[in-house]
Amino acid sequence: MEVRVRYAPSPTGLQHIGGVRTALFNYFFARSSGGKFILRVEDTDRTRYSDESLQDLYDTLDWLGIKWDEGPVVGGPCGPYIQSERLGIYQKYAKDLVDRGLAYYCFCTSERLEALRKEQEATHSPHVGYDRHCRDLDPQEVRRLLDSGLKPVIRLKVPAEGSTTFHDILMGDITRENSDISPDPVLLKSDGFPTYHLANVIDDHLMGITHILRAQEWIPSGPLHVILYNAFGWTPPVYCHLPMVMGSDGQKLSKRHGSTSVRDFRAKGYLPEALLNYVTLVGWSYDDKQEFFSREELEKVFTIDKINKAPGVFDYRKLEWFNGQYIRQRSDASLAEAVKPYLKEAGLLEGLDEKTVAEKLLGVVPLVKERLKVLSDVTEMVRFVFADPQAPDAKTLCAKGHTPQQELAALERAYPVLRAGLEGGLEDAAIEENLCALAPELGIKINGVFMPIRASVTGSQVSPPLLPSIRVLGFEKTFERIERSLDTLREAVAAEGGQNG
RNA sequence: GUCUCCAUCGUCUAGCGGUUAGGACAACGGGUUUUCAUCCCGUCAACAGCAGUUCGAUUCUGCUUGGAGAUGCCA
Repeated sequence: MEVRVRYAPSPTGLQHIGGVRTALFNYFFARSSGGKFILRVEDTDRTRYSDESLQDLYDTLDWLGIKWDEGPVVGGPCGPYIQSERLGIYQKYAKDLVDRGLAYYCFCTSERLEALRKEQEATHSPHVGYDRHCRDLDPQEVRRLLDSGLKPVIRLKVPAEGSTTFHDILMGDITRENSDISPDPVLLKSDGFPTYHLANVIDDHLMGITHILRAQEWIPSGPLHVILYNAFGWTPPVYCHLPMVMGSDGQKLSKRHGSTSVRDFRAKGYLPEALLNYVTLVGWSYDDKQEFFSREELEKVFTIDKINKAPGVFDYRKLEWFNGQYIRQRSDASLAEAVKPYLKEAGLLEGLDEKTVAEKLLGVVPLVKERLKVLSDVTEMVRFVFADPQAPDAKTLCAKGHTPQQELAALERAYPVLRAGLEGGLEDAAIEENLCALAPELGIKINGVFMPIRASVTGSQVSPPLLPSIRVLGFEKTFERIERSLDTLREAVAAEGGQNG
């Protein structure tokens, strides 16, 4: 039998790590077993629905390179794949359940339900949830209420006795007493929309879903769904409940732990291959050796039996590490393209023509490739190439343990050497060698020779490699900045001398 | 409160009765280096507890403890 799995998010917010992890596991399972991956939009909550969320769903999967075989946009034999377009189906099945005495109309108002909840809370009642007030309403009374125009919900008649068991590949058999199942959950809301339970069960059956891979938070409703399958006379699919993704405090991952939406990670400059790789590793592993996997690789080697049962903490630092690794794996051209939006956003590319931008970008990438953890880091690292940095003060121009006097002397000496080297067409290594040779002569450390140049050119004591930076910047600007710093140092020395004298 | 699930270094994990309990991230220390990084080397660090099964338990069983999730006209 062909494997058919689905990712069925509700477009009520941005795609987050947990959801994407579920999508990925389903997708990889489908691919590795030669099955179909189906996307279904569960937009039955019209109060929380947003177009933006739906678009974000598509954008996110697209960004990650996840293609669905059936679903919105691409269509398929079991459509429509958007639940709001399937209302008639759910209503028909719900009505059928009522007709067969397995579900019933409930006319309770939200006020009554609210009062009930408060009372149960206040009295610490052992029974929580709906009190089944309408479960045994007289048929004629039901008719009358219906005719009076009231909009009822349809609730499932959960058997009061017995227990229900379902099998989970990972967890084994899970059994719940029927009396412990939420009493008579709503299947069809008063607005005619189905709830998750109804729509989910009907669609999974109608769409021929063979395996349900979903988060463990759904385990408690497993028996409920089985009761529904039985009520319809259908065979439940195979269940596989995925371990949850937690925050550092062990609670379900949420915004207070940091970014959780894929959009955020993307904006900060995480690469899709890094996010995909890391997220797949939360709750799944291949062996004790390999942890770098491309999407294509995972499409081949992913197996359900390697999924872990225990919830996993999402480690932002390890994601960051993965990202750095993947950044270093990218080609310069690819990285230049990836980094471009960040520089543009910072306004650093304004006034430059396409050709210059392309050149600068390609020049800048080797400078930052080994330094980036996230793409957005690039802006501050290479700002000096595109904009004049604030003139560094004397302190910034002095290497650790060196005085302005020493650095003035060093820079006065180093500048002509550097200039001659650059203009004379020497290699970086040769120029560096010449500069290093000045240190013993001046009686300072090598760092003392380079730091004033570095700080002059980049405006900071921390920068990409000096000579390559200078070449990207251009000689003219380099010399201007050094001369400016020479003045700064002279002033500082003079001021100090004046004080001393 | 009730129900369900889970349990190896701080974190992600390997392990499927006999191992010096392995790897990765983080942390710490060192090396390379003109800064910062990268890279390399090393150190620290775990089987929650108690019974039982067994010649032998991290591994199997039970209990305890701890954690999480669910208990909506949200999914």
